[in-house]
Amino acid sequence: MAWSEHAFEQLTAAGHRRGGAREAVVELLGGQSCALSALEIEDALRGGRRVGRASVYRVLDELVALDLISRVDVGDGVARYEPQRSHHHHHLVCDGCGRLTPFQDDALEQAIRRLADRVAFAVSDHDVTLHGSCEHCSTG
Amino acid sequence: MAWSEHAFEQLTAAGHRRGGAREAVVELLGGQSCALSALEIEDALRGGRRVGRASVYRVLDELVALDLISRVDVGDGVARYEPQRSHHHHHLVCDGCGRLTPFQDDALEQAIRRLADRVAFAVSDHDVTLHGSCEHCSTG
DNA sequence: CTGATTGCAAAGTCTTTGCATACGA
DNA sequence: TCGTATGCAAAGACTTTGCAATCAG
Repeated sequence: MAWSEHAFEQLTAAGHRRGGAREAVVELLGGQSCALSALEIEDALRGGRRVGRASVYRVLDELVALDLISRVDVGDGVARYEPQRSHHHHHLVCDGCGRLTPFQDDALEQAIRRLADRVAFAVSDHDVTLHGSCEHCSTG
Repeated sequence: MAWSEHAFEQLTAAGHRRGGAREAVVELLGGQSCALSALEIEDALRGGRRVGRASVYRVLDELVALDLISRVDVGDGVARYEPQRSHHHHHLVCDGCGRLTPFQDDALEQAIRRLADRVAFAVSDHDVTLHGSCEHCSTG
């Protein structure tokens, strides 16, 4: 099942109606492969159904609360959000141009899983961010 | 050698003078074991040599540029900074109370080192954040 | 002496809140 | 119909910038 379908179900189950802003944001996120900031979402929706900034933030909050998206913070002071899927990824951040590149690594996930079992802490989620220079910025 | 000594040397080498604000911030950071936000630093310095908010941010910028501290972003919208030491740590963040707990894990570091060698990207730094509930917040 | 450094206050971003209107069920 | 959802504008939180006074070398 597509992520956005699942999201709508969960939203309904949580007692939320399917208003225009909610629908637009969920559908946009469902079509993304990497993280978007609230402002990027607002911009992306400028063409279609125009959604107010406050609504974008409100919808994102609901989705985070229902664990349907996760918030990613790569250190540039902007919060980004992406659908929570089974095989999740992490991010390479180019400190030169700011671009995000997703990656997956099973060894890393395993190390984190083991670590999570060992700490006195109920771990529910994790983030890994690698900083550096992308090919383009290293050369230039 | 203590981190703060090293930091002062690097700052001097980079052509910076040893002004009051710079000195106060570096010494405070040198005595910390975990990350502090700019506002926490300003507060901590309220007792001794009072340092302006802008100066705190400016000093932090310089230290980040010289790679003497690293910026940590755990997803609450506040930037935190901590001395860059040889055996660095990462953070557990309690989403309930917001408290940070440092941890170290060699298997994790190794997985990241291997990954860094594999990607088309010059990796210079990395961050790992585990989210969840601390013992206190899980019970309450 | 001379330019770097500092603090204050103002300006900027990103995010949240208040409130009246519009809309979904 | 009734309460949720929405958009706008105002308020907030954190960070950066402009500028005159101060300080280090």
